Amino acid sequence: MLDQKFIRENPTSVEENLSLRGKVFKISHIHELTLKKKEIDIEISILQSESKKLSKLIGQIIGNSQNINSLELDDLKKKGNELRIKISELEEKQRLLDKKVDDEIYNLPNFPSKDAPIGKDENDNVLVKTWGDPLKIENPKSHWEIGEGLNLFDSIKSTTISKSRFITLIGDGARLERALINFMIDMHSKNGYLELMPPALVNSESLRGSGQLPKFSNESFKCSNDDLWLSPTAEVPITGFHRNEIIDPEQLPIKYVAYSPCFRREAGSYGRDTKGLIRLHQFNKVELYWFCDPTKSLEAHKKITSDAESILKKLNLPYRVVDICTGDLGFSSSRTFDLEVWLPNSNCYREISSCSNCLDFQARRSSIRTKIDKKNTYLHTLNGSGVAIGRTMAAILENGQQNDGSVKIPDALVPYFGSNFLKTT
RNA sequence: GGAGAGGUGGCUGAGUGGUUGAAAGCGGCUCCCUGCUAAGGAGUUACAGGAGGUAACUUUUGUCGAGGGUUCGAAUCCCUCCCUCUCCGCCA
Repeated sequence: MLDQKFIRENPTSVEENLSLRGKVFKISHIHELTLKKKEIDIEISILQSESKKLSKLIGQIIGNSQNINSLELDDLKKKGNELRIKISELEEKQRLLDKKVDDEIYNLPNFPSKDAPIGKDENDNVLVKTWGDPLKIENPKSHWEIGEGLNLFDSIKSTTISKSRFITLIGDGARLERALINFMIDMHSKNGYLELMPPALVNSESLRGSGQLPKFSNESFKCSNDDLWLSPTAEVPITGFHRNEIIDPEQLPIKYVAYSPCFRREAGSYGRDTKGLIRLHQFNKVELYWFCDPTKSLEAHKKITSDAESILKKLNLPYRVVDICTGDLGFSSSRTFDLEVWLPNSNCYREISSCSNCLDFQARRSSIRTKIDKKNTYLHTLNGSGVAIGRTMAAILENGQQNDGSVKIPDALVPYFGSNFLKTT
């Protein structure tokens, strides 16, 4: 969420900044609303002060004098009653205004960073670096051919259980999934991250706090009987973990690693990636998250990205890093580096991690602050996949495929998985 | 799910309509005493927001689980919700 005071004072620069996202943002009406709101706030505060003094006076009169002049008292009470009515009328106005402002302001995305490349869509994203050599072989098999062939998962039966875009992992497939989760969490834990295993169901306030609501209610599954949603990413519960807190600056940065299942409706992506492990309604992810001093989030962003990269390096999976352009940035992010892993069958790099600096955008929505020079200040939040498990499995299957139909397991994973190859049994 | 009890400042805990943002104790901070430590003494100490000031600060509002209501005035009375605890039921 953007700062209301900033909107009040700099309406044109707000519009200019947001327009870098490639859409026109008109905020003049929000600007007016916030000004009006301010006026009413001040007015209410003055009347409340009067009313408070009056009540004290009445209390004093009743307490001190034996012979109460009831006429005078009634007069004061009447005056108080009038004040009360005036105040409650203004408060009603204030409530309406608040709601209007909130409706608008919660739908505004974060400002893109000045450092983010300016562009319209993903075609304008900027390559930062590549790591490893993309595997080039004759007729590489897709990971779903390999996976279904080795009986690692079954998509047809999963449709029977649920619907399309769900997967059931079987035998070594399930074991590989667990191995990947453990491997990643262990690595990040050694790197100073504290492990969390958060709830998979989150309430509306948590989704609002991290930016998924109100705008993207279509993209999450909702439980119809409760104010609970299936969490689309661990970013949501982790942000919620510190909602309404003022965190001691000595504790910063707080770094969490969390494994969680993630649930997404994937509305609007009909027909895309219908096969395999790339785009599922339910997938596993290990997430990295920082709560950090607002003056240090730029460095933190580099660090969280390289922490995510270290997983792909250890697994020896070729990848590249892409600087997301202003038009392609996520709602809450001011700057994002995507990690994209090489998939030989698709003959392209696919997103496997997204590392974002949200600055104080989520912190303001969630009211998470720290003390700077004794003043309460919103801190900065950063998140990054470290990394998506299903897509990692896809990458291992495609990059590790051998001529004999087996798949080589990356060395670093062998202690977790228990053998060097996936083979038909 | 049923029945009951409860939610007050950093903590413990008083407070059932009035000058109460809240007694007392613990803790914290400052000073005094003391060679040091312990003990003792004096004072001080909630939080959040707004406005003004470069600032020390001044001023104002809100806050006793949350939100409504009654009242000139609510921690205190009424309603709704949330949470915690105990017992019963159910359950991994």
